[in-house]
Amino acid sequence: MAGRIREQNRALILQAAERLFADKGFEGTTIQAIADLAGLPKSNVHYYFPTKERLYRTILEEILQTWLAAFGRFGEHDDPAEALASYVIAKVRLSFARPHASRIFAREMLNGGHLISPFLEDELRPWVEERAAVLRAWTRQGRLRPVDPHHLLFTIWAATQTYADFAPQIRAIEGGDPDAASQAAIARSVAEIVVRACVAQDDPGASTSRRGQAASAA
Amino acid sequence: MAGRIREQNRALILQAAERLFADKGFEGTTIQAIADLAGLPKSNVHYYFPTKERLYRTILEEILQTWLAAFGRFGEHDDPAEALASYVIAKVRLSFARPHASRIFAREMLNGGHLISPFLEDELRPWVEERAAVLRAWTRQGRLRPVDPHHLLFTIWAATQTYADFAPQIRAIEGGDPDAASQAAIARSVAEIVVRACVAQDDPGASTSRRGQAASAA
DNA sequence: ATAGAACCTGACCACACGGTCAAGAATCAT
DNA sequence: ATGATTCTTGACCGTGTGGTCAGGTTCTAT
Repeated sequence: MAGRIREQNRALILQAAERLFADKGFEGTTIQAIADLAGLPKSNVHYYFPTKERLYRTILEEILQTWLAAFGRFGEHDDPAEALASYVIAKVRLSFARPHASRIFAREMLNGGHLISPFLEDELRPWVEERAAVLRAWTRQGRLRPVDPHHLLFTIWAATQTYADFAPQIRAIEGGDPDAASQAAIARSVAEIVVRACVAQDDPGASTSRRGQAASAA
Repeated sequence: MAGRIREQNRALILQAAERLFADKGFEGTTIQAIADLAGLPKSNVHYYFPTKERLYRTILEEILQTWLAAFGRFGEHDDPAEALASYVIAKVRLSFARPHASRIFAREMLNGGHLISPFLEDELRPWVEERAAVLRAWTRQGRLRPVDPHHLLFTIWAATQTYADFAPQIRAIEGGDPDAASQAAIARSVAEIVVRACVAQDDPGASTSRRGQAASAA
């Protein structure tokens, strides 16, 4: 059973640290607090992660991997409405499923993005260029309204992540945290806004009835 | 000329502190760093602002006032497309004009919103309810598609603030910081997305013209 | 059973931080 | 001019932090 204790304690620490880093940021989080939340003495945290920075970077790496996996890879021959809607819905789901991860990512951006700029350059940017090409192709085919692809993607990212990053704002307006049903409704609602914003009304290649399910919201 | 030195040094400190709080957060910013950036000795900072928290709160108060002023107050009898477009454009402008303020606000949200929850409850929420009523009225009049007003507003806020809060992401994708012309284009582009998303097309059922619906930018 | 590896942890350290203070310099009111 | 007020600042302090370490305990392979 080599490494079982190791794995378990590492997981415990990572879990506690992710939450605290998300809640209070890197500087606002103390090793002591992580240790307390994980139910371990402080020295034990240092046994598994020699420095606070190493611990933080470990968490950040994992988050970037998750982000990348959720990007989705819609192509030129997909149906625009369907592809965009499912992308938006996947992103909203991720926001609700891993709010801590989203907020750590957001903090990294606010801090200037120095730690993630390799990720942005090497992973995100190529992905964006590929997707932008798809969007432009759709527009050429008359299936998408002429919209700046970059700004559309920025808007989608922003609109979906806001439910994790700005949760207190949502809570104050909606009067509480959304339950599972509300989360699904939110996903549909945002997807609908995006689709309506840019998918051509008389899309020649797609069945318009498929969009009909994204109906009104309460 | 009583208080001239006072006002000048206070302004110097506030300016330096706003930038550092935006860049590194409350915990990540030291009084020493603020003093250095302001060109004053540390003790002098404490002379004008007894504690770090007081300094921070002073800055936060001002930011909330600015936010509130920029909210805009469109009403039931305004033109939906024009009202929404000009609101979006004003918000994008504010993001570019005061990126530090936007990021401090964003950090406050990420931190759980404890310091601003009175603002959210007493100022933001009533504003949202009024605006939601206007949006619903527009929908009843057939001038707006049926869209959840809350989610529409969340999307607008998120889409506009992302240009300040996630600047490194924009920089990585666009290949640099947007100049004045790009900023205007961004404002128009986002406004267009929003307007298209929710403003009713002239005649439902008839073939819609795919072009020429660009929002009127101020 | 036993050697060795992996794991645990209380005590400790250097240091940077927010904040204090008292003594001096500049400014102001009269 | 002069006393009062405001402003300036270097030296200092208590505290909390990230990180170290040595000595101990538990596990594992043979």
